[in-house]
Amino acid sequence: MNGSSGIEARGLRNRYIGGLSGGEVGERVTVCGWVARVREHGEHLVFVDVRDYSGIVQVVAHSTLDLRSEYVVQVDGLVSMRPPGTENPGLATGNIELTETVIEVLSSADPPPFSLLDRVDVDEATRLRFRYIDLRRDRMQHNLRARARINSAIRSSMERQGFTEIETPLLWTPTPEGAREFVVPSRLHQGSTYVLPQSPQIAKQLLMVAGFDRYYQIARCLRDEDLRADRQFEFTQLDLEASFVTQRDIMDFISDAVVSAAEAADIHVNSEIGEISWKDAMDRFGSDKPDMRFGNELIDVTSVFARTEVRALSSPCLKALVAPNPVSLSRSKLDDLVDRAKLLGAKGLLWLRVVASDNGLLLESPVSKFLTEQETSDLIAAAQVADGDIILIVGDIWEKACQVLGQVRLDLGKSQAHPDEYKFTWVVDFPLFEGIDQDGRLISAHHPFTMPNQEDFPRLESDPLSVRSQSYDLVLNGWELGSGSIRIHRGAIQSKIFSLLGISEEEAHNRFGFLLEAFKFGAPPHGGFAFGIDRLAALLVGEENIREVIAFPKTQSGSDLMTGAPKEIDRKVWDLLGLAVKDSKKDLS
RNA sequence: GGACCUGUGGUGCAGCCUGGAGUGCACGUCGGCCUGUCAAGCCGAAGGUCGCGGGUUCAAAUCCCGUCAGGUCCGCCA
Repeated sequence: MNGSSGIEARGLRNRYIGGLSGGEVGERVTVCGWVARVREHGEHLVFVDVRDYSGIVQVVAHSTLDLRSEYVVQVDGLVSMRPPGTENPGLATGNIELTETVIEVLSSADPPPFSLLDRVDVDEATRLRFRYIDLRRDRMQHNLRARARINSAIRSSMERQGFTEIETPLLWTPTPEGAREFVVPSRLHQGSTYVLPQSPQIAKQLLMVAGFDRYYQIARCLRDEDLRADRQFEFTQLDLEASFVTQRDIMDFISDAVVSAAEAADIHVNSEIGEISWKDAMDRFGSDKPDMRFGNELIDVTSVFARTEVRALSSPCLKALVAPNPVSLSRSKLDDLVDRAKLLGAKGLLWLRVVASDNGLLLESPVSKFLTEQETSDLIAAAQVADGDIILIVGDIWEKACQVLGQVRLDLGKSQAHPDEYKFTWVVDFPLFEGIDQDGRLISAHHPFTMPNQEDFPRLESDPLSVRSQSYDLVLNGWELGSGSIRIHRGAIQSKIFSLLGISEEEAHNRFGFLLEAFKFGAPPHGGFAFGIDRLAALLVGEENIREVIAFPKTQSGSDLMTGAPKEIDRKVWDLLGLAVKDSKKDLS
């Protein structure tokens, strides 16, 4: 027990650097690590900072030994107090140093392509090309180790709550819908393919039919969709499913897991996680994944302008936002906001500046002269504004108006969210269907196995778009961490949903036949959830990009800059799979 | 599929708008000096396809077009 993490040093060393302390003065120790820095004062005095994962220690040498940055060394030396006045309070081992040292170079090293110091910004493409060097940096060491602790805490939480870890296949069967799947051609069945699972969704439902009661897995999921700051081709989810439970039970299981995960990252969360309905989230925050670390909620002002003469204000729905930081909004910034709103799909955005005058508060705006006195005073009252405030209004159908202004709210307000605050929120009562496609068929909001809300059953035929589902999302600081639902376990309901979705019996059989068949043999009521561990870990370590918590991520165009993947392969491999390449940038021969 | 930003010695940046010799800064690298530094210090040196291709011009890092790469976003992600 002599490392900073309490593990025993063995093999080529008998101490971890981070564990060295004044208590060992007078002992000879052997440590191993990388040369972090050399400070040479002539051949009689050389300071070498040696780094292992646990810390850095100053090694005093007297030789002319050729030591350069990132050389791998074994140092045998005497733990000594530093001479008075030369202690370094910035270093955990700053009151001691290793003297009378014997240094052996285990590996020499070329100068690294970039500085290993966190304070030096390096282009991400360069970091990814030499990822193994980038990973030596404190930031990545900290992030990946925090992620490991998060994983461990999640596993403990699951075990504590009686869940059984079960692995599911990576080579799965195509179920064409939802995310685009990665395809794996079969050699033994030419022309046929496996696909990599976008999630273990169906497999885990089968495990419920199989009677495992509570299943979980830290599962890799793969989706061939375009990448983003919070999306990689492959990502990791905590996936769970449980039988004979309610929505509330699943939410409790997950709450325990994420609160434990946060604690593992030294972040304390109020164990009471807030809850908001999808409708309220849209109405008040203009998002189904609201960032609730700051206020500035949207205000409905439709009724204020119910009889307006102004064309820009005659919309089915008008949402208003009081700008969180009005002083910074110059005329040109306001014009930018109008452009931004249009880019987001709004017809426009109206701004009104509140100014005090002898006659009370007035509104300055391109449309102010068209507003009646009643409208002006009603708007000022509804928005509860004061001198200097700026009111932003978007008019459209309800969902669009909310979404656009919700995005503007984030653009303007995010900077005032406290970076150390962690606001988990449950979003519940999602609609079962998110709309109607061109052919008049309903579109699933979650997936077609989601159980409708019991109270809304009678409206499935008459008013399907108003039907809520037993599904629930977990949101953290404006990021969707994951979602889950109670599943349909009875054939009659499933058939009804399939028919509403316009999925024929034959089509359902082709896609999910094995699942529907399984449900005939005694399916327990069940439900589950999955949340993204990459996203959770990124948020908990304060990163804005999940690549910072992934050891070897892909670029936005799906390349691995270190290995060069994806690469063209030999034609013989295609032949073996019974495939031919139609178009290729290079001749493959 | 689309919009926007970025690309200049090994690293980070300035130069670009308003064309005039690869001009500058910091770090690193290499060499020399240096016995208490810790982002050591001092002196010196090396290091460049200004992403790539084309165009405009007497002249292009700079202006224009195309293209590649990286990033952010829209679409997409049941």
